[in-house]
Amino acid sequence: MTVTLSDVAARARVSPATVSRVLNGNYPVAASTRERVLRAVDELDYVLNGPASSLAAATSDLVGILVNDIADPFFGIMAGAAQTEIGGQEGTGRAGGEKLAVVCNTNGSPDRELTYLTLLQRQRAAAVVLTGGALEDPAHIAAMSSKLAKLADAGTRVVLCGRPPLPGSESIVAALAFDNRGGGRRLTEHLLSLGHRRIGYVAGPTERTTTRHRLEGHRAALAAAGITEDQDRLTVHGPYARQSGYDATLELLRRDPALTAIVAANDTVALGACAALRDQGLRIPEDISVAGFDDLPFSVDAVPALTTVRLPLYEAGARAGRLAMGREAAPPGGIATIGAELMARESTGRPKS
Amino acid sequence: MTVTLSDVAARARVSPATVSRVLNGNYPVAASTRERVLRAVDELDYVLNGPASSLAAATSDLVGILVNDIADPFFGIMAGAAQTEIGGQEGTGRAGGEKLAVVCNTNGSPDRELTYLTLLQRQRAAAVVLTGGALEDPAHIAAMSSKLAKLADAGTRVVLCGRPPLPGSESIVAALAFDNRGGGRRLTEHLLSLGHRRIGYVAGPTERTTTRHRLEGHRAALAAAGITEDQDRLTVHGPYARQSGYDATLELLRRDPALTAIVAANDTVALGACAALRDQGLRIPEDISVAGFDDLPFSVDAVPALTTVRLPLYEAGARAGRLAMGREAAPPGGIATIGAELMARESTGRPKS
DNA sequence: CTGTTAGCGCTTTCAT
DNA sequence: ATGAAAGCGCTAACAG
Repeated sequence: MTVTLSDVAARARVSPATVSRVLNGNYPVAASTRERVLRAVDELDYVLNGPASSLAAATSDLVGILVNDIADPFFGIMAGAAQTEIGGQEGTGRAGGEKLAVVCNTNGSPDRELTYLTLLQRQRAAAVVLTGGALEDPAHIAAMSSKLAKLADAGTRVVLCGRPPLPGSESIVAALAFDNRGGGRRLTEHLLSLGHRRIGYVAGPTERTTTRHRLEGHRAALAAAGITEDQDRLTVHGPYARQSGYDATLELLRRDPALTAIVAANDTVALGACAALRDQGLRIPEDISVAGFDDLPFSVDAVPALTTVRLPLYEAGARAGRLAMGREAAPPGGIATIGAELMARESTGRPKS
Repeated sequence: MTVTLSDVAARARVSPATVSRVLNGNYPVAASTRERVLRAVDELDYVLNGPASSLAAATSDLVGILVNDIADPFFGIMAGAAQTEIGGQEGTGRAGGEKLAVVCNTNGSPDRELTYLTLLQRQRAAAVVLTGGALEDPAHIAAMSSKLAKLADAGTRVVLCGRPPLPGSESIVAALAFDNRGGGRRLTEHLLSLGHRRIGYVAGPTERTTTRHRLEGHRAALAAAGITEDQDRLTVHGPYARQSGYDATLELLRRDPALTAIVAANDTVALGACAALRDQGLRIPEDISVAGFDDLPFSVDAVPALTTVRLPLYEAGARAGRLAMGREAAPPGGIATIGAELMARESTGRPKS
């Protein structure tokens, strides 16, 4: 029933090998022959059998992009950029040589992360891009390292985007890490320079690299200003979600009603924090300042516009895509740190004297 | 170098056929044998060769989910729900029988939509879920219909989510369509009941079903209230993006400075509209009302909270996932319309007398 | 530049 | 309940 390569070959009066060659375009073929083959392909409406060719060639054109939360633009922007860079090349309707860039949503679950990796390994994926912060649980780190090593051994190119390199895993192509620590530090320095001294911190989930680095930057800035006591009491952890920002803010206010500023783990959490403060009748920034992280598109439209730290998500995703395709040289040592820029806007101001 | 099925068979002292049977769990195998095989699999750290098994079995465990814009939570929420429903089943680390649910970002490009479909067809995908509004260009509709018919013929289950059924394509499993027309109508009725008569409309891109249906609902409500003139002048089209909302709002104000309300194609566009109005020194809703569509998570946190139309994105995505897996019966006629609920909040109010 | 010939690793009748 | 054997449709040497 279904058309195969030899059907095309028969119709074009050539051998199957020749058809394969024109389809893969990786071998010299006479123009007239190629012409004839292409015509036969169109006439027969032939579609290559992916599994068969992957089996024979021992590689596939699948590229996986793993994200922690596909409903979060933080990941959507990176994944979209990577996908455009990987799959958005030409425009031939016939789809030749195209990579199939796909995104897989782990939902922040370490198990699903591993499962997806196995599934991609099973498909003999050409490359894998891991985005976003990693879990710091030792057992999971070990499992990931070994899994990534196996993928690399099997010829899959592994790229990390927005995630620090794993210890021991030297098999990866490259790691693009965001300067979360530096960004966090500059953000809190901004608050300190405005005169704030009692700052609440709504942190992300524990055991995540992103969470830890941002918090470390925050604490470093405080320590440099001689503020060290009570910091654990002024920190509340929670998921990277709006509701978490709302609840944590209420809790922080309960712990210290004299807070003059709240720093959130990311912009989404900051929005929840703002909502909680408004519900408490507090004005931003007159009564209390708020800051986020990431500079997602909606942050500039928040009221008041959110002070935050900009991460070049699109650029990072695109670069990760090129690295995955081997279309760009890996940075020295395989590791690049991507800068984070402070965006001071209206949600932060001087504390009430 | 790489471990194959027969390596496992040898180690477990059974035939390759038996190993295949325990791995696929679709055939009776003695408990003790299965035990032995599984142990060998673990000891050898064996990973099934996907292409090989897909070739032999003529089906793969790949399920594709197509979205127009992966950075937009509208799609992220639906895709995430579908993916969870499809791939998030068990938790066995060994990954048996698991489907690989992946999302593909078309970027709103009809060409890429078709290309992705071809790529999935090539992989012999088990199912395909198409989300979001469709392009209404006749040539593209024809190409899509024929492509989907071919996919269905090849055994791929096709499900539409948030998109009306294509004419002629009866091969699909099911279509879940949002009641964009009804939602649009109720939203404008709400504005009319508040007393608005001069309403600007920032529409989505032309030739998209979503755009057309929402606009039709809007116009229907106006017509029912006897307001018919000038409507084309009070409508501006643009992409589903924040910037488009900003620019279109300025343009509408230019065309009719006496506007008392602006309805946006979706929440993201509405946010852009709000920004433009604020920049013009207009207060919302005292000077002018604004409404969106979709009720994305950030809409309730906007200031003022956005009046909009809620679409049950998560539920729809999850249902599409179940339909794609054949785990839920298709609705009668293969088509289900999903309700849209008006969420009246603070961004709309009575017009200035 | 093109044809021939072996497999790639798995699933699946068909036997037993 | 298990084994033997025949492909699935394609690519990749190797010849020519």
